[in-house]
Amino acid sequence: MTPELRHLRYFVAVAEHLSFTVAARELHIAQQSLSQQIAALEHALGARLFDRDTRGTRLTEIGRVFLPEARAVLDRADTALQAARRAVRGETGRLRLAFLASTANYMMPPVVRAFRKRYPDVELTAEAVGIADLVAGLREDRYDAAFTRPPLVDDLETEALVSEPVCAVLPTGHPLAGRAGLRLADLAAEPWVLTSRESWPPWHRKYDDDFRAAGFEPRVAQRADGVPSLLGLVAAGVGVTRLARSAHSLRRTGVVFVPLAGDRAETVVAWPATRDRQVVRNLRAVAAELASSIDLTEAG
Amino acid sequence: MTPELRHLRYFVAVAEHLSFTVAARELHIAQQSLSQQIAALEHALGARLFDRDTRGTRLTEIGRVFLPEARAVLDRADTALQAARRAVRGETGRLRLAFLASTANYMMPPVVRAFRKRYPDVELTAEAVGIADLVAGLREDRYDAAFTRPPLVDDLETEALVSEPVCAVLPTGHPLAGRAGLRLADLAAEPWVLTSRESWPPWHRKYDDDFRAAGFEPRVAQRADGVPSLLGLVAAGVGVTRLARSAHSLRRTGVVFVPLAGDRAETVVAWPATRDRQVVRNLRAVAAELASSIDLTEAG
DNA sequence: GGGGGTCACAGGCTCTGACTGTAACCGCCG
DNA sequence: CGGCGGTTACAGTCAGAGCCTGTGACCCCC
Repeated sequence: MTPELRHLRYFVAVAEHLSFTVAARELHIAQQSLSQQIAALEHALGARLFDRDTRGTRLTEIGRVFLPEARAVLDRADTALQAARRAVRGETGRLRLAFLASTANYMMPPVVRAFRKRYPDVELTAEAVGIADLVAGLREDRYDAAFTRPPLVDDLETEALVSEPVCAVLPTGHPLAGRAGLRLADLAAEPWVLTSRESWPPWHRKYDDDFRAAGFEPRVAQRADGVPSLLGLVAAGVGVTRLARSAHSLRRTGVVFVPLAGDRAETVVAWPATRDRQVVRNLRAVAAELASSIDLTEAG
Repeated sequence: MTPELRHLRYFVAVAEHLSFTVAARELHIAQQSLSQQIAALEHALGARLFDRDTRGTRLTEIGRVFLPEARAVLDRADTALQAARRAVRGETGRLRLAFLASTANYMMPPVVRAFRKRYPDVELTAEAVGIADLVAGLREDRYDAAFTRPPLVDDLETEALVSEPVCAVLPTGHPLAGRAGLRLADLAAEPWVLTSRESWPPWHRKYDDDFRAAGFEPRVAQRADGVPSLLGLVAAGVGVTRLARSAHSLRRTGVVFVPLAGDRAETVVAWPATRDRQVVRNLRAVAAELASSIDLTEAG
């Protein structure tokens, strides 16, 4: 018989109480069973661990040698089980996050701060990336989750976190800049600056649908990728564009944000559909709680 | 079910081979049993440790977290069992030795050296003491074993190691100093120096028997405890005495050792009869081997 | 389509780890 | 000195665990 953890537990209990009867009660087994288990352990070790008689129970010299050893084994086993269980609960391990550049300004700080506070032992990395890198990274297991805007692709799961108004972005002094609100159709005659079609086709398919529904096809004066570039072009008077309201924190001068009626933009958390990881579920919970308690889009 | 070491052993085996079939063969159990045991462990942990299909077996993330932990637990358990087994074999622990002062000069160096070489991890202490301290120390669990001369007392076990001639110790120039050998009766007319009767009554009972058998009662000129004192008094011409031959190494001048016919002194190892300890048995074996391979009494 | 290999399910068997009952021993008290 | 209380160990029993064998499900290859 090779000693098992159970034997060590029984041994330590007897050693601590110096009584089979009391130890058995603590262990919730019959005293006779405990006596047998200790006898088996002694047989396996080839030595008595206790001297016992009707007056009491005492550790032998070998028993005194073995007691700290047994405790150390039990402690180590406990540590191992805890490590596994913490990993199961997503409390340890790593989490590699990507933030779409246009969401990073308002999402990264509060999400990273809140997650680190809640799960201090998870190794978290976060980076702002373009949409193509973001999607490729999720698919190629370089990122575990990402904060981004839909639509994405079918093999990524998403969960909406935040919804915010979409605004027409006009150069300062534009005739429509003073309006409290606009409709997309109001901008039919304007020159437009938009991202390149190749930057993320699913978005452009949606843009096409939106413009069609508004009854016009935008005259694209110039294309540029990245929100800061678009804002710069608008400020320069090259054209108008359409962005989520939170983008207003990326440029302070030369542009005016006017809400577009009925148009809202979502920020979502995305993750690969094929990998179900607790640490990602934990992230989603933290992000959802965050989103429900403060207006993340105002925090940028 | 709380995981046992068996489960960890099974898990590590599968993780190392990435095959239930191969691991089962190594563990000498059926593959189906191994599959069940791993399933039980996964249930206990609440997570899959392996992804497996007909193409092969791979560790999951949780499995990767748990593998080094499981190995550490098994290693710690191994260390604990080894520690216990080494203690059982008397390879660790402590050994407190006493040497009767008159045997220390020739017994202590070789015995201590040999024992430490054979059992480097036993904490050995050794001290030269008088007979009363030696016996009291054995009885009061201050010494584990001792090297001494008989007779002792009934509650101490002894084992003879060495036998050597007993010699008449005469002052240089004594008329009998040139003899090759003497009988005790030859010294009937001499003044004697002996140890005090209280120093160790069992010895003096033996001395009384010896003198009676030789047909005289010694005229004790002076009593002193300790072999060096007796040698000094003999050298001073106060009287003669009788000592084991090995005592000759304790004083170089002023005394002559002449063998006494038919008289021999034993050196024994002694230990308490009530405590049977492997480390003491090991000591006895080392001492007996030493005694059989060299003349310890000449080594002084 | 058949063969080979892997892991999991199903059913069965042996033995273990628990149970209860009680024996053996010791100390204490009347 | 006998009875009582308390402790540990022995004895007999039983449910379930850990192993077994047989085989299913699935995949890959020829």
